[in-house]
Amino acid sequence: MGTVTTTSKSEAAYQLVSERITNGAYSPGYRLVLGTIADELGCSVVPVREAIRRLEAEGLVHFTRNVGATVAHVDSTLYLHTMQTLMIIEPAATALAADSMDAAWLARARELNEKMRQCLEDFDPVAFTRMNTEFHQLLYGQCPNPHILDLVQRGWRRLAAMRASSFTHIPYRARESVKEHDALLDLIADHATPAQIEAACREHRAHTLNSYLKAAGMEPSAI
Amino acid sequence: MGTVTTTSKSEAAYQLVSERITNGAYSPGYRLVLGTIADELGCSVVPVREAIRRLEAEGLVHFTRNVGATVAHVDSTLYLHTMQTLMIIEPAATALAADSMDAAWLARARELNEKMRQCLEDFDPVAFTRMNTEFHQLLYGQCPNPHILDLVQRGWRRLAAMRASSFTHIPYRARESVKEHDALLDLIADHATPAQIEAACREHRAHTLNSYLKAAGMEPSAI
DNA sequence: GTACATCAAATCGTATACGATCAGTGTGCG
DNA sequence: CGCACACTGATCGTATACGATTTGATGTAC
Repeated sequence: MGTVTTTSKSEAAYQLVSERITNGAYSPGYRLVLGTIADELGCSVVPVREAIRRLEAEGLVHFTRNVGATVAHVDSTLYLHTMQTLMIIEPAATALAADSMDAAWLARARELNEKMRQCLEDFDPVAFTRMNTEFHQLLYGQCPNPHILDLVQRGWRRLAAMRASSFTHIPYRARESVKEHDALLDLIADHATPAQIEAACREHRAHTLNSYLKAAGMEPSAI
Repeated sequence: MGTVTTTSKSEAAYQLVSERITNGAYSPGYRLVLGTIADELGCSVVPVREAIRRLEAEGLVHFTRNVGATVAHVDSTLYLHTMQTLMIIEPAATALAADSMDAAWLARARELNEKMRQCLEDFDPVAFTRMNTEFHQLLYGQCPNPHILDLVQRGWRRLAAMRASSFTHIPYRARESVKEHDALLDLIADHATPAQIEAACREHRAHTLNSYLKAAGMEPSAI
């Protein structure tokens, strides 16, 4: 009501389902029945259908003609593929955003990383994950190329959906992560070239990926 | 009736409009009216609407609520952004596909590139462009990561739509392109590492981009 | 007991209909 | 003469309705 922007029912349906998938209310495999969701939203099936198809395009739901939609299953392969995609795009996006990383930006990034460190002390993994996402958004968020930005955001959304299904809660390398963030910020503070930033960022992501592979008992090259 | 595969009307609408955009029948700015397209297809507006929204998600169509859809305008910025995105993803996809580049593959690639060279002799730019697309598909097509593959294909689709609107028909550096293709194939034949392939591929794309920038009278860094 | 054919319930796909919204146009007032 | 406002036509957004398709269950023959 407070919103001036006229939100269509289709948009509302999209946001509702999207939210429920990313926060885990709908687990992978959950059957998304158009009529049910429509009833819940107090609208007809048409807008819901559109929302589901959009989510399908994003890879969050699996859709079969004349059968229906289910929340996309997450398996190891899918996770690795998403990570691999992000490993390519996110560093590039971050490098492109380098221009807008001024002193004020750096201060915010430092502050956020300190908060993450605090979360470690407090054993608060949920807040840590949230802030980690926020930190990375800060990194690539000013990327001037909207297409690239969009791709990165989609990747993170998918990761969020996977995490919500408690798939990737492996013994997290949170401590190393924070250190690597600091090192990256040091690099930026020293006016590193975009190429250097990109390399460091990719390293960071590769470490995360490798630690997952190791935890899952796979070879580092098993992707 | 003849078709065994049940193609939905929505899919038919998607393919029709998509085709017309990519081959230039619908120029940028062209107004896509649901009812009109629906009549033409002999179906109702609902499937058409879904098709349009899908095209919007791909960036081929611009959509305004309660107003309608138009074929997306292509300007220099959009072109550069798309090129920049492809410059990041396509080389990565190609590197990932390196494993499946065996002798038979190499032979096909060589043959295709020779055909392109022949197109140059014959002054047939349309065929050249088609084969260039095909050549690049051969390069990244066996990328085992479906997400990355999808991103690359979307990029090329958008480029095709732009070309159809006769936007990027700048004096083409076709001759250099063919040479670079050969050099790349030599590299692959010599069992280069994926990293080397990626670098070479990125170089190739950077050259294309720079030649466009130069032709448009922009600085190479103006992206 | 198993395999297959048949049937019914559930769900999707699309047509049609109507209300909502927006761009363009004409009219009245300043 | 120019601007603001109401009106109109076009188009979209969504509800409802019905046919099409699939799935799972039931019953029957072997």
